[in-house]
Amino acid sequence: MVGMGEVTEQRPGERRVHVGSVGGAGPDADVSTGPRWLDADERETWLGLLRVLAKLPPLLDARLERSAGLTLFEYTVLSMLSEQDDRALRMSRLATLINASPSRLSHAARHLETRGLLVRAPDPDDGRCIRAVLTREGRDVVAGAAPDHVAAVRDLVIDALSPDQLRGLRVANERILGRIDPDQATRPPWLAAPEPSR
Amino acid sequence: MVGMGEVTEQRPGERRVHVGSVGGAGPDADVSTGPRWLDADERETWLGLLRVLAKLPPLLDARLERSAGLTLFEYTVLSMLSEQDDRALRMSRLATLINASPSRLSHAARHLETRGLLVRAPDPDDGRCIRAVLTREGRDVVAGAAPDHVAAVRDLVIDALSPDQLRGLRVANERILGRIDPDQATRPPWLAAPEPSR
DNA sequence: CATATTCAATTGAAACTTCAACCAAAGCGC
DNA sequence: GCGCTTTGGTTGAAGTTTCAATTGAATATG
Repeated sequence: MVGMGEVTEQRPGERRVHVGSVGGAGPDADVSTGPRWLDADERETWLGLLRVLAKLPPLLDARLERSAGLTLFEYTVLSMLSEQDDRALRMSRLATLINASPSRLSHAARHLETRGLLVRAPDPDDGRCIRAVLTREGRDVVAGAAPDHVAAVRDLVIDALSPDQLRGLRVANERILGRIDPDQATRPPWLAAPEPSR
Repeated sequence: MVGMGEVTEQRPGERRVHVGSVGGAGPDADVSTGPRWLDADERETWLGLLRVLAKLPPLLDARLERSAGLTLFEYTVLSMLSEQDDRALRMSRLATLINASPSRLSHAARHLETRGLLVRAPDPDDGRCIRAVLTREGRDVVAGAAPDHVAAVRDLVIDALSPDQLRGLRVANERILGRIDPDQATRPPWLAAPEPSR
């Protein structure tokens, strides 16, 4: 899908352009401004990534919702809190850690708060900040959800790959992240990996 | 994020569970029913994939919207149509090709139709089906959007990887897809790859 | 032939996400 | 202290996506 564009040989009289499809601008492509289209391998790689992007999250979402009544996003919130020593995080920090917009997190937090899974309290150190704190119920819920979720991740991703393939995936993703998120703000410092990329 | 769960050694009196956090399940983990938690490498791999999943589509979306006034999803629809010899596809086929629900495609098609980028007509061969057909304007729009989009994909993904890394990503995604989408329904037959996986 | 089932596609409502506007507390210059 | 800007967070509205229900056509069944 998402044709990476190619131009099929554009014979003199034919004028077939096939936009999304393969061909670029014909034999005279990218003389100066022409973009470099994707070749067949690159295209397949890209389409594969798109397919994973499209299919994986909904699957995990559905499984979580069924087994624990939680969205993948909600689970992520609770899980991230549960990993903190004091089971609390400032909203802004939490948002960056889980790649969420402040707004999205705020809405979700309100929802989770009404369900009693977390509470929000002003931060004593900085009146602007608000600390989200996991409640006991929240801890129990995420603890109950975790095994099944981990099993799903293992089932769909980790165990599908050999150690080499796993490494390949990790390296590729790290390289990509270097492009799309150069400062790696989302990367929690408490796991600053030894730079295995490149 | 999304703690993969681990149980920190649960000493008799302490009862600290640390659901999402890293730690392995302590020495006594998964004796029988216990799930196999992710080790540090697996966890980093998984979190990396999640970060890519969270960041890449919005970036491409934003760039496309700015440069061409199209959503990534809309672009995908138009692009897929443009790759067909007759610039047309049945709605249901189109939906599976681009990993969309029929409903989502239907809403988007209505939108695109009002903008004059495609038209829908009943399929002569099967009265139940409807063919979406790219208009000339639609072709022009997607043709105009393609170069910049391809450049973005190249910039953020393809060119970030060495040939080996590219191959690694492709293989990993294909293996994962084998799990999450066993019958590969989304894979267009006109590109049945020679099974490079495994 | 009548009826039932399945399939293609649409529709409207509910849920979610994004976006822009907003408020309050901090920090800064004076 | 008094303005001004920045930062943290919330809110409501607008736009998307999903979900369940519906329509109509084709196919199967009696």
